[in-house]
Parts: sequence; C-alpha cells; structure tokens
Amino acid sequence: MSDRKQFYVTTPIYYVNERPHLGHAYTTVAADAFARYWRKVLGDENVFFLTGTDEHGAKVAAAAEKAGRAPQQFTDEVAAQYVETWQLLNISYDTFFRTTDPRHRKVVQDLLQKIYDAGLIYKGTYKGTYCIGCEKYLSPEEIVDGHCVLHPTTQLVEQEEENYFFKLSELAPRVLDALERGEYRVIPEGRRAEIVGKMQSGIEDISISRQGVTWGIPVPWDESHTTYVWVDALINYYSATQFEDSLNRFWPADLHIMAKDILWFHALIWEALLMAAGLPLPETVLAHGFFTVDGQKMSKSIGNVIDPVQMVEEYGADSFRYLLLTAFAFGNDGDLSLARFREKYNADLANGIGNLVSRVANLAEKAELEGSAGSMPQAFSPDVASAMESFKPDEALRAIWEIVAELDRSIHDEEPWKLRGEELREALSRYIVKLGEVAVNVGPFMPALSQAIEAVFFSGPIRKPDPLFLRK
RNA sequence: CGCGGGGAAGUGUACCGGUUGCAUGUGAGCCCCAUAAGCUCAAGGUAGUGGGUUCGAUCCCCACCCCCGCAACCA
Repeated sequence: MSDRKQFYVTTPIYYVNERPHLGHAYTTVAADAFARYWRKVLGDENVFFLTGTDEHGAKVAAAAEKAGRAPQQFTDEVAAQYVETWQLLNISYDTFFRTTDPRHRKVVQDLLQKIYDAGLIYKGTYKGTYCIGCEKYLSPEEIVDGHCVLHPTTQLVEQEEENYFFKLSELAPRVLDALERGEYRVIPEGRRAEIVGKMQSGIEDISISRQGVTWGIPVPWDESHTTYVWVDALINYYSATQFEDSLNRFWPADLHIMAKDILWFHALIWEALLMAAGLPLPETVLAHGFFTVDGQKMSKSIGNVIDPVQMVEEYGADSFRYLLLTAFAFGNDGDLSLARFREKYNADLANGIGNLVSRVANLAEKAELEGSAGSMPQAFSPDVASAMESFKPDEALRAIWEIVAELDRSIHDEEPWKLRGEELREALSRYIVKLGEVAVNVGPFMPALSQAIEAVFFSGPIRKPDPLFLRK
C-alpha cells in the first residue's frame, strides 16, 4: 500500500503571544492522528512527530513586557501552557520544539550563513509606512485617509530600515519547477493551484532580518541584526532533526500540516530557503481549512470562542478529537457549533460505539465468555488505511463508524439474546472480532477508546463496563 | 481593486456530466440484548438567480446576488 519506511510529521510551531486556542488544537489533533497511524504501521521508532512554540520577535518581547516578565520567563510560561494543553488532548508528540532552544540558534545561523555564502542574501533597505501605535509597517489596506485604521489619531511616519534580503525572486522559479516536477507537493489540489498562481505572478525578495528587534537570533555575519521570526520559525522543522544523530535520518519531513493562512510560507518560502541552503525538500505540504463557529469567525468580541480545554473538560479528550475531525472534510473550510458537537456526541459516541460496547459486553458477560480467547486484529482496515494515506482522517472515521452500524444491524438480525450454547458463543465471538477491528482502527483518533475496548473484550473474563460515553 | 472558498431537505455535510448520497432531527412500525440505546420504513431538496456548452448539468463556462476567508514581512 505504501513504501514508506519512516514518517516525519510536523505542526507549525505556535506563536506564544496567545494561549492555545481551537485552531491550534485542530491542527495538532490531526497531526497526532497521522503520527499515531504511522507508528502502528511502521513502528514507534520510525515516526517523528514535532510540534512546539515560536518564541522570538518584537510582539513576544512586547507581550512579555506587558506581562511584567523577562522575555524568556514569559515564553517559558506560555510554552508550558501549550505542553499542558497537548497533554490534556493526548497529543503524542516526540519533541516539543522551542525556538529559544540554544541549539536551534546555531542551526539557524549555520543555515543562514550557507545561504549568505551562496550569494543569495544581500543588504537593502525596507521602506514603508510605520505606525507607532501598532509598532509595525502597515499594508495599504490598513491605511485609511492617511491614518492607521486602529490608531486614527497617531501620526504615521515614512520610515526606512536596513534589512538583509533573501533573493526569493531568484529562487521562486526553481521552487515552482520543483513543485511541478513533483519534488514536493502541496495539497489539497485547490491550494496547490492557488500557490502556483501566486508563484507565477511575480515574487519579490523578502527581508529576513530586523534591526530594531533584539529578542531574536542574531544574524551571524552582522550581529546588529536579528533573524526575521518567520525564517527562524520555519527552520525549526529541520533544526529539530539536527540535535541528535538518531534524528538526522528524519529529514526531509514527510508531512507539514498547517492552516491555509500560512501555506505561502510553507509552500514557497520554506522550500526556497532549503534549496538555497542545499537541503532536500519536504514531501508533502498539507493545508487544512478554516472554520467558523456558528457561521461566524471565532472571536472574543462576538463571544463565540470555543476553548479546547473546556471542551476536554466537558467531553473528554477522545470525544473532542472525534468531534473536531468529523465536523467537516479535512482540507475544506467548515463550520463548528457547540449544538452540533452535542448532537454528534450523543448520536455517534453515546448511542453508537458506547452503547454497542455495553450491548455486546452484556451479552458476553451473561454467556460467561472469556475475552482472552480472542485476539485483537493488528492491521488497519483497507479503507481506513487508504483514507489516512490520502490524508483524509474524516473519511477514515466514517469508515470506522460504518463497522459500528453494521454490527448493530447484525445483532438486530441475529437476535443473539435468543441463542444458547455454541451458537451464541460463535455469534458473540464474531461481534468481538468486529469490535477489535473498531479498536485498532480508532486508535489514531481516540486512543483511550481503543484501549478501553481492548481491555473489556480482550483480557480475561468479559464484564459489562460502565458506559464509555454518557449521554448529554 | 486582487485571490480563494461557499450558497443543496429544519440543521450540517460528501461524491459526482446521466433517477442527489450521508448524518442529525421529525413521523410511524419493529425489537427488547444494550446508555429511553438498536433496527426498518416514511416524509422532507425545482442543489442562490439568469444565461451558455452538452443528447443530458447540482457538477463545466459566463454574468449577477448573497455569505465567508486570504490579501505576503502578519508568526
């Protein structure tokens, strides 16, 4: 089915100026499902799952100051919140990467030096309209009647800054060529077309250093500049494989997952940097969609923010993971709503798999069946495997729930409660095999459920357990 | 201005050039092992509007209307 020997999957590293929110959780849960899937197929030691935090930049420094903390202390605190959230969500990352890791600094500097030595970085000036209120250069859309939309009373200044520029314009055609030759790919197809279109529309060089920002990695040949945070951040994917010899083999990455808003960085700029440094390109760059909540963009002012930690408290990690991944097709945009979460929780989890487990366990307990007799299947079902290998976790889950529905139908048709003796045992063991199938297949998505099913039906005497998912 | 996504049963959503599928919700019946759970059947969509291509379009093309997002130094 696949000739992979190893699998390296990443999430973006999240910017620490805000707490983990639903968007971060969505990306990370998906990445976790892929990581867990491939671990089962290839063995734990052949999968590397990376996530982490992006901790440099002016905004972080400002946020730290506002919180009355030194930057490092501040980022330590926020990074800890991410670690905590991922623990709650049962995220099985192998490394939690932080860009303030001193080992990362060296990798970034070496890589930049290489690109510099290759003649692909030059000194120039960045010129723009600067808003002191925002502390950044404004894009034309942010300027209305000569004033910043957020700070209409602040005087804007035309400002120039000396920056180092990366010759993206020179690299872009080569990157496009690599994309078209299939040296790396961008999915879904619609996103790829978008990226190709942008690449063809004329690319400008980008500045990759800042003079005024001290909270960052110094440019190796000119310590008065720090590395632009995006460059610093992207390099993490490579950097994480360079800290230990045992991890070297994971580069290049097999799958970078991110939301579509940062695809540009991952589908062009990252490849350009790698090419410039003479490094191999990642295999797949996968952008998933955005979601709205009850039809609107999630925002604090609208008050429709869904907090992942609260969701875990209410539904449990497994359920929340399920609800996120089945809400809409992975890659598309979609809509989430608390009302629908509840509906789906009751229908698919409580009435579906939860009830089915009780149903079969009860019959088995009465029949005094031994679970140790059967054994769990070890491989994924073909349709689950093909869904996962074409990056469609939602389809994989749908296939699994088809097993659940089928089993409910079989039980109804065969009326095992009327059977006795060998007939009953035969029927029950077929049901248990099916549940074993569910357990194996659902593992990447709902690890606790998978273990619970295994514990009930595949070890010792079968006892009817407490409900796995209580109706809400 | 530009780019992209979307408008389909009460709600949400999938695939697809050839009597729309699924889920949820609703109604009726069945079963009674199970978490008032399960099974079956039924009702419910002229697929935003108007054109075009085609033997045939929800699907391809054009225009328009509406919603949403992105718009590159923002991480």
